[in-house]
Amino acid sequence: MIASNTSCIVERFSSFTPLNETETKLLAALESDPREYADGACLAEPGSRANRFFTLKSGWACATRTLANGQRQILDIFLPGQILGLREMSFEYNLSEFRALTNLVACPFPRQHLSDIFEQSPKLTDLFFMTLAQEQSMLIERVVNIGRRTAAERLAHFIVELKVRLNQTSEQFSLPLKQSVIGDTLSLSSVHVSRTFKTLNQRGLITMADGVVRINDLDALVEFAGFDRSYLEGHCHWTKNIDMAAAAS
Amino acid sequence: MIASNTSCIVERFSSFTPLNETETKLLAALESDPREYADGACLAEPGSRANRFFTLKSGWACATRTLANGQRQILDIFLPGQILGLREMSFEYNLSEFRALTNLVACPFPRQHLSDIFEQSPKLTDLFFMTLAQEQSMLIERVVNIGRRTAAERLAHFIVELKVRLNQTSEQFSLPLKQSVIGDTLSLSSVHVSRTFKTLNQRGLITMADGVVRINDLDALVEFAGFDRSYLEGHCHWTKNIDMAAAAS
DNA sequence: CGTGGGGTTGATTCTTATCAATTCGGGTGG
DNA sequence: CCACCCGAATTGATAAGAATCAACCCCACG
Repeated sequence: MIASNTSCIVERFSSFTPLNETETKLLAALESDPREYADGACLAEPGSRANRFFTLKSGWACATRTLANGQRQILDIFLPGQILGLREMSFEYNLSEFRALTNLVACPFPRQHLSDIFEQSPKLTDLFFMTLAQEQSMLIERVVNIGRRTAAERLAHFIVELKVRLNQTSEQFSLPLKQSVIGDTLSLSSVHVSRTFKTLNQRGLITMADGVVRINDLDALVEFAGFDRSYLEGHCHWTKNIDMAAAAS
Repeated sequence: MIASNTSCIVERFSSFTPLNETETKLLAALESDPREYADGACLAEPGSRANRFFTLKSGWACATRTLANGQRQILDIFLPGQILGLREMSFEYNLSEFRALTNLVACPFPRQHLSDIFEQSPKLTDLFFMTLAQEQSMLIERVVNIGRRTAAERLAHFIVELKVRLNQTSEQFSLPLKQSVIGDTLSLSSVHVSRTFKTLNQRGLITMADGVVRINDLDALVEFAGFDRSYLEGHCHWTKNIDMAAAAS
């Protein structure tokens, strides 16, 4: 059976700016076709035509690139409410592969739905622009993370980022990822991820058991990771102008 | 004195889709205020209000992040015709620093100009969306590069990418970057960049002298770097629909 | 001539990958 | 309930890649 029928996307977007009925309907169209995918299932192949995107309703997914020598790099971890493949929109073919990291429910929708939104609602267009910009800043943080931080700092940063993105207020949350997946995200071997968890544990920063991370000392962890949450905080700036323009006309 | 008065942005955008007079004028407004900056000059500080962007008319620039411990990571290398800070648009404050890598000419413009464009031209909005998506795919390629390739592969990939972005058809081009800058881009020490140039040279792939790279065997270099140019090739998909809609109304 | 910045080279150290062996935990089938 | 299997996690030993440190060269520029 298929999970909840509230729209994750509408929920997320309306947290930035109020949406009218038309806008809500346009967005809801993106989530009209919920389907289940099993852990490990592939939602889109690299190189296939980029004419279908997904909204993620529940579960975790990722975008990956696989190199000729078989090495894998995970580019994004997607959480419910996100759109899979937004950046591929401007490309003829998918550059990356989209894969389920847990059992999940996602809604495929054709490119045309996005085109409709761009034609009909400048406000929503802005919000999509913002979404893309936010994704980009996460990517930048990943470049910094992989390029300039040690294994322990990377893992600490990764955990804090997830905690913030999950909107977790309690000091523990479920992390349903294999260590090999975490490794492919942070450019570490799975073996070293294991070691690094141990290190963070020994430093008294986190405890990991049964797929649940417990953050013992958030401030220390944030400090240790060099984490600055501002890169996750997108704004919708010019929407007001557009609203005013619309009201004036 | 200030360089050429043709608009780089108009040129770049019109290579994707034809622009009418209004659109050209809107874009040209972004380049109305050319200014010179010296090599090493800082165009925008991290943490400052993100209300001013730049178009780059000539010279090279970069976006960087500096960590608490002083390490630096270069996030983008900007070439003429690009916009500096597009992704910061959805943020209240700049996340990164923008710095001149050569003497250059750039045109600052206020956020309002972009807002105007978004309000007045869905077609240009699409093109900006595409630009952002293209930047994002370059960033992804950088993640893969830093995360999963050896120093020699990274440098090879970097050089091929620049060659393609510069639209260079000849087998050599000017690379006005210090090795420390290349290192900060590829997450290598400047010392190791030096060594890596030597390695590539010994393999007969490139020759570097006097700030000029000569590519001896492009096919071999592309093969060695694992380079696939498709990530640089953005498309403008739904513009046609919008044109048709506009024509119909 | 000095001086200084960038580039090169060699020696050493550190971090992380790789390989191999072992443990742990969750199914499955007898 | 137990034996078995399998994938994941852990641990240790070793090796490779890149950083760091230090010395030196080269050259442009005063």
